Amino acid sequence: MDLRGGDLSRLRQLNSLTAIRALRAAGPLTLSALADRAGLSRPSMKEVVDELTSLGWVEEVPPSPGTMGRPARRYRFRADSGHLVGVDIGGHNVRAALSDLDGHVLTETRQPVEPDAPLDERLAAIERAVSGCLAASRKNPADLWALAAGSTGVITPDGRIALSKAVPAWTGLDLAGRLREMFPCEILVENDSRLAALAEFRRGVARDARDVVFLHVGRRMGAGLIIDGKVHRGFGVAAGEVALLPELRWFDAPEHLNTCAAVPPGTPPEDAAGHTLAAARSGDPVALEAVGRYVDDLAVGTAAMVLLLDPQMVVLGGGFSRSADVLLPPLRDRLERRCVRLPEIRASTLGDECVVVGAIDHAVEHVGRRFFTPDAGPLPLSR
Amino acid sequence: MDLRGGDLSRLRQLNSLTAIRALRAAGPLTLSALADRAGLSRPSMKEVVDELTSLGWVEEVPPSPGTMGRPARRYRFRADSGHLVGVDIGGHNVRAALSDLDGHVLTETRQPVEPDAPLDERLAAIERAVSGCLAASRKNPADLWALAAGSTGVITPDGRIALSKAVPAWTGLDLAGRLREMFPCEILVENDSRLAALAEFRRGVARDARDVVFLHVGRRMGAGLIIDGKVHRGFGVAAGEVALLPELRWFDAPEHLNTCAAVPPGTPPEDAAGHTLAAARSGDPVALEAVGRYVDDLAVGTAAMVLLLDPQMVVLGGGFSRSADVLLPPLRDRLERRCVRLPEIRASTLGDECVVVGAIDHAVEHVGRRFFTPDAGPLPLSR
DNA sequence: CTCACTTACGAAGGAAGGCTTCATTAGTAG
DNA sequence: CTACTAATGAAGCCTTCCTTCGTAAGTGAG
Repeated sequence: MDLRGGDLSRLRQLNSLTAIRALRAAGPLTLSALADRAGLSRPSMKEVVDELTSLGWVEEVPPSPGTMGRPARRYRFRADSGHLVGVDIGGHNVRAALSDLDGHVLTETRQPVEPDAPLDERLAAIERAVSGCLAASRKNPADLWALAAGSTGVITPDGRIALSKAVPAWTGLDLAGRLREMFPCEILVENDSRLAALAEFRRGVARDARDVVFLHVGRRMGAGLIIDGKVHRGFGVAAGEVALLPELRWFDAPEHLNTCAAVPPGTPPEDAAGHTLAAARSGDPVALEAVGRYVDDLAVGTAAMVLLLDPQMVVLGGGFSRSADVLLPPLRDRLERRCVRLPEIRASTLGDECVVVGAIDHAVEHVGRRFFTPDAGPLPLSR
Repeated sequence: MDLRGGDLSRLRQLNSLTAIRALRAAGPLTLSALADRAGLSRPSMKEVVDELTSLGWVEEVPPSPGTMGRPARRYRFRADSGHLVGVDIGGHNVRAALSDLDGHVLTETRQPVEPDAPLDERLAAIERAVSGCLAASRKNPADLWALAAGSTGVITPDGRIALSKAVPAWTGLDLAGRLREMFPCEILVENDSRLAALAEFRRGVARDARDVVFLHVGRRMGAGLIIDGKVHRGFGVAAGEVALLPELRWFDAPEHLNTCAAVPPGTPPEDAAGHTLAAARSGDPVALEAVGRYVDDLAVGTAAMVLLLDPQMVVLGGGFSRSADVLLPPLRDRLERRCVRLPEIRASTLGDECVVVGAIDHAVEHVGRRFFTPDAGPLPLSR
């Protein structure tokens, strides 16, 4: 339990934080508007803003003309006083994106990797991807405040890969440690499904929901949970492993799409499901039946989650969510029959960038938490 | 998002709250100890405590003798400045308990009710149970700050019974409204499994866990979730309805115990399961096999919850938890085979009083939230 | 019983942060 | 050019907390 009482300086901290949050939430604001939102008087808010300006957090912008009376000075949060990187370490690609402190993406890069590439080559691809981002925006590693990386598999709280079925060579790697050697900033490592869920919650279709179930449907199945506005990790950081229970029929569900007769012979296995979904969209009855069997299985695990958590929204994401038009109607139908209350069911809109921007959002949250936690050490202030 | 900034008075509020929380957590404390815990100076803490004393929240107790130096004055939270009632509305009994603001139970009563009693009779039993508590402690309804009631079924946020399978006449009742007519205090209504989970989390075997799955095993199956230290209700207040998914095999699970050949003929149906469990404890192979099949089913739904949430602890509660010695070993065995990480699995220790004390804890939390939420109106101060 | 020692109490003075008030200033409108 | 409007910035006040220091109320040794 938090038993810290308050000092005068704590009050100022609180008010500074409030000012920054208001500025981040609503863009450039005048002193009066800011004071109004925060419930402070104008003179007090001025003091706060002056301090924040001298610290480099806040900056004045030109006043908006054309108003009655003396134009008010306007201030904005200096989101560019630091930068963040998000990385998505996938089987075939490493994606990286550079953003400012508000999570606005400035640059994005992609580095292809062979699925069976050795460990060092994969790490080198990460370095190339991130360096590419930095170069494209004319930044250098010292501008980075935090780097968040997403990877499949079970990831320990200290950033090691406990188990990766998709990339076996990855298992046991101290990913956070290796990244820390590459970049001189804070390093965060997190499961990719959870980052995708976070992205949809922060900037995707689930923006207004507090409890979200994110379904990662693709060649592998996964789930990410947002509960009460926070990513749920679980005590052993293993939440969301629904696919491991045979009764929930998730693990083998994609097979229905892979082994469908509608797939032309000779198709590489990673493209088979895509063919089936495309054929189903154009009405092929064989493909439609395969999709039906797939959704039957998908719905069982999903219904379990919905009945257990009663979320506000279910978001369909991952590779197959491109075919949401084919998958959503039957999924809704199956769930309606099984659930007490059918939550909203939507398709992801973020697509392939889901995990990268989720990583960035993760870094944004992390920096936000550290804003005024004095014990955590100073942030790299810009001036 | 909370954008309220702070005034000096807010700081004082914060410090008052801190003082009260410290006193509630650690019993009578001296001024220095209190100041130390809260991070305030002694003179400031004195000011705070003086104010709280004059408001009736805090009271001085005799100093502890035998110490070096001048004896320090000691203060305690006046938990008796208000009272709370918890009610458990079960099929065969209505239980009520009266507690102080810290949730210490002062009196308990029980009123038997026929399972098929008409609605008004059940409501009358509630009134008798609560009045009995009040009378036994020489309190009157005006001393009550809050009454929390637990009932089976799906309960809407405003305290109506949306659906009750156990007590059909209950369905559609505006329980909160009826209780509000009986008692002039705040009324809370909540699902009983959730209250039981809360009780185990606040004062039972799950005290140190932040994420808990509570299994309500008995003639009906239910689940209550504690996630991140809070009861999880779900968007439609329908979380925990695992039994409704056939694939999770919860709904019919108790039948294995009811229809066991080890039950003597002529046993009333509500006692059958008890006989089976007793026979299993004494080694009857037929009963043991029935218990095995029961646990097989129980483990499927439980594994789904564990895999999805990765809780720190699973607590077995409800009527059958009296036979935890028979159920836990096989349950642990089944789960170990299915789960990534086996959480701690324990039996409830609160027994039949689980729901009543959970209701009290619910009321305690509610009052605690309102302590210094000025907008919510004043609390009934004692003097 | 007295004196030294220990520890808490309580009053005084000072610093920090917030609030209100009011004359001043920089725009727009006619 | 003048009237009007709305933000600015300086002055003075109140609340809350901090530090400092002399005083009070116990214990324990001689």
